[in-house]
Amino acid sequence: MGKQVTEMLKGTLEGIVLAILSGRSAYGYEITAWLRDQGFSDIAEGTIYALLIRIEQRGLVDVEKVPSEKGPPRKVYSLNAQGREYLEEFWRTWSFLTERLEQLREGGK
Amino acid sequence: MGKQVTEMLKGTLEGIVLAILSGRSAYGYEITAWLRDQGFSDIAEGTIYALLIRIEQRGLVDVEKVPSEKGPPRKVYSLNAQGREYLEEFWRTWSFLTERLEQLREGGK
DNA sequence: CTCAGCTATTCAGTGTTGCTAGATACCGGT
DNA sequence: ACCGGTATCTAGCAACACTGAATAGCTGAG
Repeated sequence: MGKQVTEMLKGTLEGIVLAILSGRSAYGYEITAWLRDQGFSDIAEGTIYALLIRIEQRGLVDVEKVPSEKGPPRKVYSLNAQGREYLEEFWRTWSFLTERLEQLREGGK
Repeated sequence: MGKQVTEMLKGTLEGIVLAILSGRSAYGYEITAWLRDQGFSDIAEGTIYALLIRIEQRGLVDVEKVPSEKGPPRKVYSLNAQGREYLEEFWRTWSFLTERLEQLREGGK
């Protein structure tokens, strides 16, 4: 996809990853692969890792190092209480945005 | 509102403004006031002007200087053919994003 | 044994975007 | 003359996703 999606992902990608982690724990490589599967064809490898470090430093996730049979150890992330709170706020903000845009879409055509 | 909305607006604010202009021509001050009215309480004055200049330079809008009775002349922007095309692509990208997020929201709870 | 290929993470540098904060300018009323 | 409302512009800043490369562990082919 193009530049449009890249810019739109700013702010939402974080929510997307948190939402994924709210269902189950996961590690970077896994998340990236899943996103590509879902059609986010051009999400860069590095982007997810940087994002994970960011949300870790903000205390939204807990981390556990787990050895892998197929390569270097995995850093498995799981959403903690603060993360869940933040995710809820994310959904509220997202709802606000979608409502406004839905109105615009209908009004404009 | 907070930082969340600020980051989420990146990429979408442009689409929002284009969507507004698809309904009627408008100038910066007017657009800012309208957005504040719609609940985007903290969209900065300068942000809209910078955005308008950007989309003008990309050739998505036409501009006309119109004298005002109440102050300096207005720069009235209107969406052109290229802008409409770009707006449609924006809606497609937006739909893609909302679908993925809707899935995540349902799956996660 | 070595090398390619998959798994898995990290990092420096870049571009785009919205915000902050202030300047500039035109006009009417006090 | 001054202030407030209208209207636009600008420089500097912070956050975020992308690029491109490096590092590291494991397995199977040659």
